[in-house]
Amino acid sequence: MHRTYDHKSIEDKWQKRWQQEKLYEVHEDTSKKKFYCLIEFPYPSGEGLHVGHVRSYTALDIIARKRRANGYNVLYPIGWDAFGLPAENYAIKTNIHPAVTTKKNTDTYRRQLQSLGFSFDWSREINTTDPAYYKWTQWIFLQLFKKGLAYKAKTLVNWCPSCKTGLANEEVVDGACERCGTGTEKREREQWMLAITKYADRLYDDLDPLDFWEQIKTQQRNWIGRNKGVEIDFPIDTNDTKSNEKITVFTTRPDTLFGATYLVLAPEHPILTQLQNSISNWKEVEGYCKQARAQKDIERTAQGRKKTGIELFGISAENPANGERIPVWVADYVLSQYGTGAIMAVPAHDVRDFEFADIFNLKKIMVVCPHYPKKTCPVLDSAYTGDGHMVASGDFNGQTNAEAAKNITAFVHGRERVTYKLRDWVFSRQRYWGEPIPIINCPTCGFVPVPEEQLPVRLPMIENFKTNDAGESPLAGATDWVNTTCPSCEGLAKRETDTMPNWAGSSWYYLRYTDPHNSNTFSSTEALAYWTPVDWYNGGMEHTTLHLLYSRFWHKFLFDEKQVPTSEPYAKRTSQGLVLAEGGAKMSKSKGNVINPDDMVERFGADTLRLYEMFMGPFDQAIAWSIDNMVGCRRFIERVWRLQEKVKQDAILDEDTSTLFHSTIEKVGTDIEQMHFNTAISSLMILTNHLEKVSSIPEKAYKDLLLLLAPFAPHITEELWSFLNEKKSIHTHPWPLSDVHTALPKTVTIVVQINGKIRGTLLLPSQSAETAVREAAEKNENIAKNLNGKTIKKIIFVKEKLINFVLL
RNA sequence: GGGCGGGUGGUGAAAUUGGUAGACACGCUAGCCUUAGGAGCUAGUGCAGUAAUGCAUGGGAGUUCGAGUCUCCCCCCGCCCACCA
Repeated sequence: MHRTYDHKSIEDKWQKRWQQEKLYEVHEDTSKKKFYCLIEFPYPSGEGLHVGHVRSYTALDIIARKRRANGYNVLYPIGWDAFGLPAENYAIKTNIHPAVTTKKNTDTYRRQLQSLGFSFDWSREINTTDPAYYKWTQWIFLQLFKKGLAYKAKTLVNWCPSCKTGLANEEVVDGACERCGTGTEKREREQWMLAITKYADRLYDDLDPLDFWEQIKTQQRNWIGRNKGVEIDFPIDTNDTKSNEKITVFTTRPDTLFGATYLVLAPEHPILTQLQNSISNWKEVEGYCKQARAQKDIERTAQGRKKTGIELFGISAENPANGERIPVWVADYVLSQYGTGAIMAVPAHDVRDFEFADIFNLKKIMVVCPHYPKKTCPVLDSAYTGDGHMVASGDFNGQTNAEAAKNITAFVHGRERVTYKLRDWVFSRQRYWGEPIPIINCPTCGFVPVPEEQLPVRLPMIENFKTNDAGESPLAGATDWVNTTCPSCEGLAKRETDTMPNWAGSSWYYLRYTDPHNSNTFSSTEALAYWTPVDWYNGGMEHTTLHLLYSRFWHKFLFDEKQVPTSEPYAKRTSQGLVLAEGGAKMSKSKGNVINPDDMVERFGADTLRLYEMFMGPFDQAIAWSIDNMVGCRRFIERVWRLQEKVKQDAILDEDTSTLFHSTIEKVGTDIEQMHFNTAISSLMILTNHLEKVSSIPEKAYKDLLLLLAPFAPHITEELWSFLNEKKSIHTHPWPLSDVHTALPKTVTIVVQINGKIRGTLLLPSQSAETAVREAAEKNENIAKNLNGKTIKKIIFVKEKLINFVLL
């Protein structure tokens, strides 16, 4: 009977068998309730699988396995998000084609993932670089183009001088390129854009009913940055004549209008050139604007940077509230992309304006007074941004600032407006390793979509992967490919050489999983109707504002096009915490502190690694790696292994053990659903510790233990299961049932307190009434001693918990 | 500056509605066993104290019979965003 636990042979054996038996393949089955759980498919980097991947994938693997045991038809798919910069940068260095690198890396990842025993349906494996896949990425782009949601525009884009490519705002971190860390610049370029801002309101409002973790919703809302405010016109006076020009500002504080002592324009504001003849110091102004634009983002937004600006001589604006003439300035602290690119400055009530006014000696007027009632109010030492009552505001004096906001807006004919921080999505990349944008540039017809029957537009094989000096994609060098005929007029034309960003393929991949081999459509109506939406999606917090928002946008578009049956792609979204190196630093190749999952599987086994990653801390928290603690998980499964010697078919469970079993079944089930994996495992350890103390274990009970452990440690439980003459896999067996009554303990410990201090405990039958508990307490020696001669003022009794004697 | 998390033993951490703080695990200590191992078993392990007992959940106040949990003030750490009017 006794066999030693050899993780390597056991894990190899079962992984092969599961594959042969196609244990985890699923098909639509309308007789069963579906459950679609999804992890973010990995980018197959050269470094191989990260232990952070293992944490996320194990968590959903546990949930997938538990839901299968609950009778659900579970889809848990996997694939590769394989377009992207590292493979291309590697190609530039070594001249090895990205397709070759990608093939090699996906093979490594596949082997690694399979060695961990995840219950993926490998028959649905997808790859974003597969033409049969990106055909549909291109197809979706064409639908966006046909609806006017993909357009080409000359915009200031973030430019990385090292990667020689344009970057989305989201790829610029602290003014530097997310990938290589080089400071980015602003460049003007024709770029393909996607009009995500048209969906801003729906992306914002539709979050409410979703089962996303609250922090994820909040982050998306902040990113969309919806803000309600007012547009107000300020007429412009030139020195000579009254012109008809006006400057429109956006403000969220119309109540402070009487305190607006100057206007500020962004250096890019178009009215500057319109008014240049009236601006007497135009040369200096022009110089300032040029300088501001040339600055790198990192310089322009550096923290603690002193504000700069220049006054426009020769023109002034009129405050529409009181008719006063106020100066107009240009300063780079005003952003051209937000609001109207112009602000009314209220130094007394805005921290930035306060700072600016201090530097240039501009007037401050206090109009919202924190104390009431008052006729006047001195300017404070810093900007006052709170609420109060109006002063120095004409007819509006004495009103609360909330009332005044409405009234002043009406008085100056302000227009209510909603603004967003969200910008349209820069969708062009001057890169090779991405999906070609399926557009043909025709000198006579303009931008012509490639006819759908000609999709996919295949990425041609090239030899030089470098962006050329003009900043064009390497595809520009593939002249045979670039030169083509216009589908519309049949004249000579050129293909678009920009490619898509790697967010493209990941914006819809979860749809392809539902029907991955379909060549007529990206997925059949039936498959989509059955599987969508994704029921549970887990991934990194770092993707909350990028990938998650982009894919919600694409999905909503496809919903509007009647291509998908739901308006949201994901019903539930959760996130795992980071896995850090020992000591708490981030894992990185350069620091040499990366833990390779292969080593862990080799030394401890996949089951131990999985358990360890789930046990070591709360799932949503960052966790530092610890080899020492992994040993504890290995010991735990070895103890379960050794318990097999105690299994006797005719053994009978005593009452305590039976109670513990049922409460453990309860706890493990609910803990898994709440992602409290650490406490689920701890309760299994408690059960195991207890079983070590009983003389023999009934086979049925041991099987229940294995069933509870199976989602966490699928291999060892399958092996032990097979020892019990079970022919079918443990992973096809239903989840054990708990009996609520048996789960309730027969006796409970009651705490006895005197004046709130613990003076003893009593072991009493559960459900004992107050009188019985009091009687027992008073018989207790220590309690009696403490109560002796004292008057009881009050008794607090909490059933099943405590009795507290409050003495005078 | 804004948003969101956190702060509990030597360590990772537990703790329904306020009700035995430290479950579970690592480490450590002592003992046992041995085919000497990255093994197993038994007992112990918040701090102080021989003990009774006292003190302990970042700090301070408060509410309560009773606070890790609720309220107020303050300090510190992490992540994300940030001259967004």
